Amino acid sequence: MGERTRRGPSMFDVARVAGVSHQTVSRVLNAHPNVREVTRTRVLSAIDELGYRPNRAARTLVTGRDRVLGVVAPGSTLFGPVSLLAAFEEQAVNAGFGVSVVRIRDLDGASVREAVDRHLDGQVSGIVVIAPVAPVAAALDELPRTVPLVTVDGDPARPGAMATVDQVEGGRVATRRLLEAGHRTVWHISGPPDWFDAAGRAAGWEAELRAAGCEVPPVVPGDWSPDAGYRAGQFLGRMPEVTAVFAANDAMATGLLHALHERGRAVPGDISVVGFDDVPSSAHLIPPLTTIRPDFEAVARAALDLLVAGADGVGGINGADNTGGANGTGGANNTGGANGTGGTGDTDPVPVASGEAVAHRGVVPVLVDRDSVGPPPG
Amino acid sequence: MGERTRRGPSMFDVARVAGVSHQTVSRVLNAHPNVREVTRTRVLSAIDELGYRPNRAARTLVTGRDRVLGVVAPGSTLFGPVSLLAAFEEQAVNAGFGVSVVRIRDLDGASVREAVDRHLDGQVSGIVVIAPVAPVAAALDELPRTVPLVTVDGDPARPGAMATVDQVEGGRVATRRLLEAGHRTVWHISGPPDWFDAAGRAAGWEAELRAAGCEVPPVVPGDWSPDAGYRAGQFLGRMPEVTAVFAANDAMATGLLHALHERGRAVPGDISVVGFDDVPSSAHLIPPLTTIRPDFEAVARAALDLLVAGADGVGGINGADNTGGANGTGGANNTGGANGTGGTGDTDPVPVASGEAVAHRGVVPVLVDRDSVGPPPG
DNA sequence: CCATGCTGGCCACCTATTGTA
DNA sequence: TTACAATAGGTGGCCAGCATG
Repeated sequence: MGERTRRGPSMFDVARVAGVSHQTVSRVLNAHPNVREVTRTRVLSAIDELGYRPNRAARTLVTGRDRVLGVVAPGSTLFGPVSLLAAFEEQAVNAGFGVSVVRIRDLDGASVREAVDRHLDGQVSGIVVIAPVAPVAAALDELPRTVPLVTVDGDPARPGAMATVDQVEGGRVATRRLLEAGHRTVWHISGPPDWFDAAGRAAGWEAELRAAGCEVPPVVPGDWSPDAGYRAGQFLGRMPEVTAVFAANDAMATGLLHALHERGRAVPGDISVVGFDDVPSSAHLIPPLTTIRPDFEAVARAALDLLVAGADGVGGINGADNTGGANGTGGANNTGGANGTGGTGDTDPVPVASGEAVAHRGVVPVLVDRDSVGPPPG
Repeated sequence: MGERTRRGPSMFDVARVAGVSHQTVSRVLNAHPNVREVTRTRVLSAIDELGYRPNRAARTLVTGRDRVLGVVAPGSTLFGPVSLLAAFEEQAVNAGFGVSVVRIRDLDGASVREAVDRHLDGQVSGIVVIAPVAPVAAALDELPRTVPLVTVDGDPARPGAMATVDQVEGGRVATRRLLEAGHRTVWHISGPPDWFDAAGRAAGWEAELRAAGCEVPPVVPGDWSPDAGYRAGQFLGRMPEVTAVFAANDAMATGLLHALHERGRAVPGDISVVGFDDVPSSAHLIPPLTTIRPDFEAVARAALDLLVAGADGVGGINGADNTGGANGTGGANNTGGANGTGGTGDTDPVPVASGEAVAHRGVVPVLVDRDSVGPPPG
């Protein structure tokens, strides 16, 4: 059909209107030196007189890179990944990047590879992979490494740039809270064993118990779902020696509370519970749930920082763009400055437990105390 | 800073290996007729011998369109938008499109315009805007309409392509469930008044009450948050005449249950409650919540269909791509066929309440009966 | 050396034209 | 007419070289 190619003005049109050569327009656009202030102004006003917008495809074609960040994320709507994704998308856009997302339903190596390839085809400037399970993380090692790639929620043992919540510390904090309330030990309903998040939280739980010289009960396996928490509660509720439970996420804690309520076990009277995530509804469960709150914004910020700084050895991404023209005098691209367009200003440095060679950033989560923890009965 | 331009093979390389002209390669790639089967095969094998991948930027430059769909979504992590987004992203990728996402934190006209402009700059093939409030929806009317644009969760009164959950019907179903349980009337905790979703659910609630000849109590305003539900519950719980409440989403229902529990009002013994969304935890609230489940996958599918069909009058998006080469014989681009690459096969037609001139698609939600509804006390 | 202009090649692909068997 | 080859111009922007006040 018609396909009226309604192309916008090009550099040449701008040049004509401004009475300069297209060369000069290009120089203005790319903040090259050697442009007189008057000329620059003239060009700039021609630009917005015409409503000129540089053609991204053309630029990408010649530079070989698009100012887009690729994200590979699991298809689920689990609170953690979703929150991370939302935070990252917003911050990336604020830093002047486009964000391209590929969801993978199956968390296996082939899916990840395909997703990453897709992004590579699009000439992205960098890639973030939310890699919560082993197959996903493993697949990353065999990938052609032509652009910076950072992992989120990935394998803590894997080298390479990664940003994550410090799951182990989170597990310790949760467990400690329970022990300090006077419980002799703490039971744990874990996430799926192949998830790093789950393994980390369980490891923290166990470490804290051992440090306190407590017995380490068997792990109750779960899968993040409220149903799993409910099922776990059905038998934990029958065991008199169970007085404290750390659920690896709030969803399972929700199911647990449900089961305990059904069995007539009071929380926190008979059994104390701590969750993980601080989902919005956790403040209004019955009883309001004491839980661990991870700072997803900080993790997203760390991931973006790592990408821009090129922390995985591939070399960083060039700094801010300047299509707007507001920042006239700003000279060359300074690495690390990701606040290109309309950034919200204060990008506080993320509190990190810095590794040395590898650029791992673990954001320490925080305890939110509510009403589901009390002293043991009796 | 070497910037080793590690460019891959181009059409010319493929042509050389296959012993044909780059013209022929192009023809094969674009499924042009007039290519002998042997030649096509030769080209195809040269393609994967070299690991050739067509350069998207170059194609975009010539055609003026990238095979990417732009999404504008609110920055929140509310269950509805998040679920919609996840579903859409997955389906779009399965249909062979890239997905570019821009989150907007402030749901105002300026933010939407900027987001849409961003996408337009990227030469996207189509745009989806999750437009749950008036300013967002309104801003769309003034936009240059060069590519198909569909609205999700937008203004039902606005013309133009839209896919959405049938909120009104959902509100009616929820209310009817309560009335049929024997309640004399139903109270309603609504979402923010400027949200179309909230307005629709409230309208359905009111319509159903009127249809049944019931008194219409004043609306209790909320904001989707559990806190709002809790606050509402604090006074609804003190009013003896309140025996049935329809909360506009499960989060508020959660807070409501909490408040009622605190006040010693039994659910469903004293008060019955129905929510909306069917969030994962609703099955394990205390008591398990009767709620309305919207089919977000269906809405996402409808949105994608509308985009590809060009339902808003701008003309559809060209059909499947064929980089893979698997579908050799498939001839010209047939409009409406969005199942290009590895689609999950059965794209059931979405059940729609078809409007006539305007392409609105309302997906009817369904009741999920659990334990929070019973007959009125006494 | 500074601020520009001009010319031209290049990026990878699309498409149209002409010619050939 | 069919199935190509060869050639060329166009897409918009980048960059290098060289000339000019």
